[in-house]
Amino acid sequence: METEKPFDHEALCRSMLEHNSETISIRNPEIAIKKLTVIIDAALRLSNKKGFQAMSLRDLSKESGVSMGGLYAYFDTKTTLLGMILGEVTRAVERELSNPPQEVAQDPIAHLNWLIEHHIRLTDKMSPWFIFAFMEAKSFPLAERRIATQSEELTERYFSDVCERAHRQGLLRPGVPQILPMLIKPLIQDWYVKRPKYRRRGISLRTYIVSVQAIVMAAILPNAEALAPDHLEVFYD
Amino acid sequence: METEKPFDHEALCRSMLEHNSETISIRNPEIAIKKLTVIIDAALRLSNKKGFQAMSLRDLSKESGVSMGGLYAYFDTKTTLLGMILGEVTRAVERELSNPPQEVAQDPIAHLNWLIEHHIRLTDKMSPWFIFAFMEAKSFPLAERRIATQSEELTERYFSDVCERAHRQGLLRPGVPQILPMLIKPLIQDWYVKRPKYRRRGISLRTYIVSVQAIVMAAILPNAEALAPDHLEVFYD
DNA sequence: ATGTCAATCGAGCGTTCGCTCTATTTTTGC
DNA sequence: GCAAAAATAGAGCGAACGCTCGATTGACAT
Repeated sequence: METEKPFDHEALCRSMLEHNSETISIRNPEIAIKKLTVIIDAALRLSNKKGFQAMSLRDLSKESGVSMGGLYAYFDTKTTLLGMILGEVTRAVERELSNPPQEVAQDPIAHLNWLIEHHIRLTDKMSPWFIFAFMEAKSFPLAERRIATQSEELTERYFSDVCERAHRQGLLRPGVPQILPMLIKPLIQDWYVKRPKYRRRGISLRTYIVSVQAIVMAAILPNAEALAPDHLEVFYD
Repeated sequence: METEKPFDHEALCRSMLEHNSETISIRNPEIAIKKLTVIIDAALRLSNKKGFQAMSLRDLSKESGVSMGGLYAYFDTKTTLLGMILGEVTRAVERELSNPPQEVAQDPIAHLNWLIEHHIRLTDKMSPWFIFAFMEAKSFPLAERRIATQSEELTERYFSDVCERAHRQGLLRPGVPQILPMLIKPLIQDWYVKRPKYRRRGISLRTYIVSVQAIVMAAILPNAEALAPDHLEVFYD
């Protein structure tokens, strides 16, 4: 049973309310969160279908069932709405990936696999949010784009740090490309960037995670056999 | 010396003129190609900066130096302009990747490495075009989006076919993820999708190609040593 | 019942959009 | 050198945009 309903959109919108309390003019937090959830949900749906710029606020009003004026109780500008969503994405990445369990943090290889798994799972649970952040990044105003870039670099540092540690402990075989940490991100991103394709092919989340881990392990470990393929359906026989 | 000027934009625009002769009302081909080059150049520049939807035709007119009315001698709709660019991208992929040299086509492993190298080089030479096709795909009207999807699937089939052939010839080690051919594309795409990052880090085109090849080879070959790292600067020591 | 204030609505404002169309300039054929 | 044809310009059209604001509703304390 994988995530049935669209993750904790409500929890995310609660956090969103807290971080944007000065631009949101609704006093009652219960009402605010409930309606914010509806609005953001609709915004992500429309935006990921046609693009953020192509989504008019009249579209958003109709899709969410909230009037024009009502929308502006939650943001003062269309750009602000964009920034609010982006902020929640960057916060989620930091929250979920910065604290690995202790037994994992000690072993760089285990840590790397943990990062891969949890990053993919996070983007899966919040896939509309990540699709939005990824696809609309270039239309951000400068300030917001800086935040996006920094978040991107932070994510990459998680990977490069752990690779560096593995290298210092002599766990890497010779011939590992130096840019490997940079190439893990695109492998992870493909799950949500091209999600319909993987759904069409019947690729499960678990299969995807194990496959990415296998590829990365094959690229860095001395013994190719180290990556015990104990889920045989996943691999070429 | 890597590509100085923006590739054969003129040649691409000549092809574009041929394939859209009925919507382009300019008779003189020389004039048409020259001006089309200017227009498409400006369109890619603006569109890749702010997004296609956000680029107004007045923006495009100003950036290209062609008047409003002048623009509409080359397309009848903003959407048509989008489709023209997309068409050129898909044609280029098919033209460049469908005919490997014969000595390469016989060896699946060599063929795979050839595909990786030439795909990356093609997207490098035409990077604004590929950025456009990739980022704006979702805002395409249905018909154009179909074309994009088919082109995407064709590219992937190049990879999966050669992997399948390698597998039948017993060249793959056990434990190669079945979705590996699907994951080669994102590795290749990262070069143009996040090009500024690689430029910032001083990663050369050659380094990038060799690294992707090394990762893929490590994932599929029986002997990890097979991937002779004869360009040592590229790798962890 | 009534007064108060938070919450909601949607018509309307000025602007800009995609696109057209006529007037004008440049090129071409003789 | 001069019509005819091709190429170019940019003001103008209706529609749709982001955004505002006064009117209206609903909830609750007194």
